[in-house]
Amino acid sequence: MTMNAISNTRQQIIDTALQLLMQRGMNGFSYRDISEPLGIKNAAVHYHFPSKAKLVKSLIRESHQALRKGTAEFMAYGGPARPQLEGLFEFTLKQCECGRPVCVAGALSVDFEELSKGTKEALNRFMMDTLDWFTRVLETGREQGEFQFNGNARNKAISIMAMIQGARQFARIHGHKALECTFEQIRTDLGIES
Amino acid sequence: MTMNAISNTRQQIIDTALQLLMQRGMNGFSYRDISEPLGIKNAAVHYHFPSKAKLVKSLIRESHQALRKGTAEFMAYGGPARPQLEGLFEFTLKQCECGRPVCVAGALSVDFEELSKGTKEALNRFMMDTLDWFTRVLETGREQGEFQFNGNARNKAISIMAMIQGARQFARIHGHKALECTFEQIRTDLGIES
DNA sequence: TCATTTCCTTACTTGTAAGTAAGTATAGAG
DNA sequence: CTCTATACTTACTTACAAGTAAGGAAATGA
Repeated sequence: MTMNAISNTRQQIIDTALQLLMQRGMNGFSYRDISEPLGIKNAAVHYHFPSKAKLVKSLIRESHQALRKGTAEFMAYGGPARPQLEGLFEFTLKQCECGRPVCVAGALSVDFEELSKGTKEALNRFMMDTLDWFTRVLETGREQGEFQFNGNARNKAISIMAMIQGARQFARIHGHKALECTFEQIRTDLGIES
Repeated sequence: MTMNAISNTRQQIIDTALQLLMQRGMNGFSYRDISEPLGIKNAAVHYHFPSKAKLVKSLIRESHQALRKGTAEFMAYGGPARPQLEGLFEFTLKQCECGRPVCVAGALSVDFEELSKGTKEALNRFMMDTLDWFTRVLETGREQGEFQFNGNARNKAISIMAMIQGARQFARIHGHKALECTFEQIRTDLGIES
């Protein structure tokens, strides 16, 4: 292979692996599943990511950054809450449609005990970050009168995130209708007429 | 080995495998992980369950039956709704405490595409059954004035089940507080003061 | 008591996953 | 032009997972 300007093999590996992780879980894919479609050899993957553990850790970091950057439009702190909520719904639907039935955290929750301490922490930070953002959205939404709900905003955030997480799993078994039902229910619970 | 009155090896295999499935997912355990702690040989597991696919299918059936029988107290159709809801919460907490962080459906959702058609259907029936029961609980609860919520009872049932499913995953990464927060939120959303 | 069935064991085969060691081609620095 | 780093390949090792074939011991039934 020629050494094309700033080789993108590393990024291609990440993209392919991320897709595989979300579709099949950590123990559901091998280095071969990554290398073959990219037309490279097994050992090339090991060159970039010496062990699978390090690969997975990189995938979490990647997801974390993607959520921060790629979704910056609707994740802006301080803006109106309703479009941010709808942005999250759209983002989730889009993920499912392009073959990412569960999020990284969902995919890894099954294999959680196998992960190293550092990887567990990375996963935890990822979730915490998302949760902090969403708690804010709910808080400002309630203050501005966009949403109505009782109780603690953080609890509500946890429960809604759990709901979406669960709905994605559900959708895989039951079809995407489960996802739409859930979004509809979240809106109803927040006192939004759609 | 002596042929002890109605050998319970088969049941021991199911128990061990179910625990492993819930803790590590379908691709996270091997026949060796089952046989070793039981003090039997690998091939003994194959004697009872010729292939892993058949083993997993049996585990779904087992879970389905366990949910029907073992939880018959609180799953009784027609009784008051509130204790049935609390029964579900207690059952879920107990499962998590005895090392079953996710339910069978949650564990298998990652590996769903690997499953045979028949196994997928079995999993679907299992979920449908649970959902039917829970929809009834919500309906009668609302009729009797025990619960307050807007919208379709089935949608609500789907969304709450998804929430519990997701919360179990969450709890694994975040600790069991996530589970309690979620239960509290469900009560709040149903207009129950705790 | 002899044959059969049940429930296992011993001893294998085959496949694949993770990882490594050593070598090769290319680009760019000096 | 040579040296070095980068980005790979070829060719391997080790380990383990899934599954099978053949055989053996105990209970059961005729």
